[in-house]
Amino acid sequence: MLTPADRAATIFDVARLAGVSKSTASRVLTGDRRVSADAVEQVTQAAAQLAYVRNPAARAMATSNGTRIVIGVGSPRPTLVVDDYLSRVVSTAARLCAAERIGVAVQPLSLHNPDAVAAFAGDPTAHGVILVNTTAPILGAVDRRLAGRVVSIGIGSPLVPFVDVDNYTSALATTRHLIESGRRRIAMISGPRWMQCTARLTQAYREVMHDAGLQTRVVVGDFSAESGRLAASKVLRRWPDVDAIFAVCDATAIGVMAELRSRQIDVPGDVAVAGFDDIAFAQFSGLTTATHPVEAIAEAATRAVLEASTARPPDTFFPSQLVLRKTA
Amino acid sequence: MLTPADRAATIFDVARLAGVSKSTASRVLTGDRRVSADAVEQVTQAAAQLAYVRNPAARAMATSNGTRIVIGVGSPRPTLVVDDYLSRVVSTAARLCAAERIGVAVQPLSLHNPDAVAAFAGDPTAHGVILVNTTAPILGAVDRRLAGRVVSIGIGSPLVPFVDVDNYTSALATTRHLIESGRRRIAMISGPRWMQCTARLTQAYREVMHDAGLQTRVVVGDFSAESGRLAASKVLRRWPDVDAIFAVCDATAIGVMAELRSRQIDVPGDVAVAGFDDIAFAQFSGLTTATHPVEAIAEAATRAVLEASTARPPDTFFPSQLVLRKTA
DNA sequence: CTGAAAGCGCTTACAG
DNA sequence: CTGAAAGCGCTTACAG
Repeated sequence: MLTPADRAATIFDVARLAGVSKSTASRVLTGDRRVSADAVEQVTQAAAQLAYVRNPAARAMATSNGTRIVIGVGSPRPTLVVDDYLSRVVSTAARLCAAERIGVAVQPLSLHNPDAVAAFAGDPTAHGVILVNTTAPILGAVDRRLAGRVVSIGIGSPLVPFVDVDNYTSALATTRHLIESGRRRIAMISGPRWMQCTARLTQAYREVMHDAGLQTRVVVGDFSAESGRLAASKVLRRWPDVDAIFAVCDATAIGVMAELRSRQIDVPGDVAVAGFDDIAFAQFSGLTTATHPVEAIAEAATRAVLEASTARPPDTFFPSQLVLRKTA
Repeated sequence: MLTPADRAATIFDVARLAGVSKSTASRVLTGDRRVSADAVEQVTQAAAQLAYVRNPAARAMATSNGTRIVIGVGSPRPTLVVDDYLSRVVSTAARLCAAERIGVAVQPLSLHNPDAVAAFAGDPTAHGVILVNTTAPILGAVDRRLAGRVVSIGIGSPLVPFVDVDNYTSALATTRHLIESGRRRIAMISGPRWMQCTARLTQAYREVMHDAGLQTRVVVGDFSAESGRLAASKVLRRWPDVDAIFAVCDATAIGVMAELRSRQIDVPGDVAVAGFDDIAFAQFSGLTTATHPVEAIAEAATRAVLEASTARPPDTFFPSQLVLRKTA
């Protein structure tokens, strides 16, 4: 037994077993190329034999580069509301970080006071940053020392690469589908105005409607089911002849359906309903929607930050597929 | 300016401003009582003035006590399935850890090979451990060096305190409610056999049924909506005269309702349906269920681990309230 | 009650 | 290409 069973192997154990110095072992382990092939061989083998895993706290100390990935969440209120979407992002990141012995923390980011973002840069405990629901002011406050270890789920900037779902295309497809299936008085329930994707989705809807010579009708929601109920009431009051409602989020669409049901309005007979996200319950509600590969997106963002390469990773849009079910 | 704006204050900065040594500053900051009232005063003020936050990586190095809270999840398969429930636990923990600059990681724990649990103890990068969906073998493998910084959501052990929802009581209440509202041929869809809460819930159901002189009918599910569909089919095949189905999870109950609907069986006219969890969509499905304060439970578990007191925190059951809606 | 010093496990200029 | 040494920011016996 080279190391006591109750103590994890350190780089010193690896170096000794490999017959090299700590420095050389470290170089091999960090991927430094100024090492002999022989050293690489020995150290790699020793590390495997001892099931060596780097201690990220020690590494953080040496590099002034922390042990946490901070998920900074743009939020209009100071207290963070963790919704289903964010939960999926966070737990995907936490799952991927486990192997690296790195942790994940979640922090709200005020939309109007981007100081908190600036602070990330000087925070020696942050290994990297994933921005969610971000805005231009927040992006503008990102310190350039964060370059290579910051990524955004949503909009990016010259400094911050992004990964997102291509919901612009799916919004085009959904709106077209509604028109092609005979709907003409189609309302959209959008997300909050401050969210960057709201403009993009509303834009897609407007384009298709204008091309078809149809009138646009937009009501603002907040992605919650409750806001779907409210928005549906508002739509019915303003445009009683509405024959389709496109909500940019399944939860909202489910609220819409609950409201329509309570008024004995038949779906899709009287009013068609479409959502976005394809959450588990969309299937059980027969909801027509479009896919949102949240886990894949979160995984891409996490890997980009974990790898922290100096080369800027490419901006990526994940495709979203229209899923036709019963409601539209 | 005592510290450059671009560098976070260290304990050295605090000590200097307070006019004491690093040692004394550290003692004040760690709550060591062998310090003068004067020192406490000075250091506390200096720390506040500099907005000092401890660097957990450095602390981890010094104490051999990590920077991550590991959420160990009992799992029959090696790849971890992160469901909604687990996501809520993880993101609650990640939110609470942010202030302490600590991160959260998620790791699957094999039910049959508890070595991974034992490894936690020797892992100098784990600040503490939260066990989820745990089993007796896993609990048995918890090293005593983890005492005071391990907690279980679910069953506990002499070494591991627990926090859980009192679903035994709510299962009694749900079953009684079904009987009181005239149902007699009540089936239960339970969770997987290996889950500790399954026995507890089945037990509650059996007790009430026996007391009422009624026959019990149990089918095993896995908490998913899909398993609800399957289980409903099975129930209808084995007991075509069933007049109520109690699923121990809302997602499963929603699957049950989808299956009943597809067979034109009226809910609650022909068959009453009850769930458990009170998830957001339960409300929009009119589902009768019982509350499950997941965030409160996760918060209690996280705080217990974060505080890492040597005194064992009390075992806690959070109450679950019956919520009567339309389906039962 | 207090401070100087050692040490936690790494990385990385520096000198060879 | 390699090793000895310094240093990252803390905590904690140790000696006073």
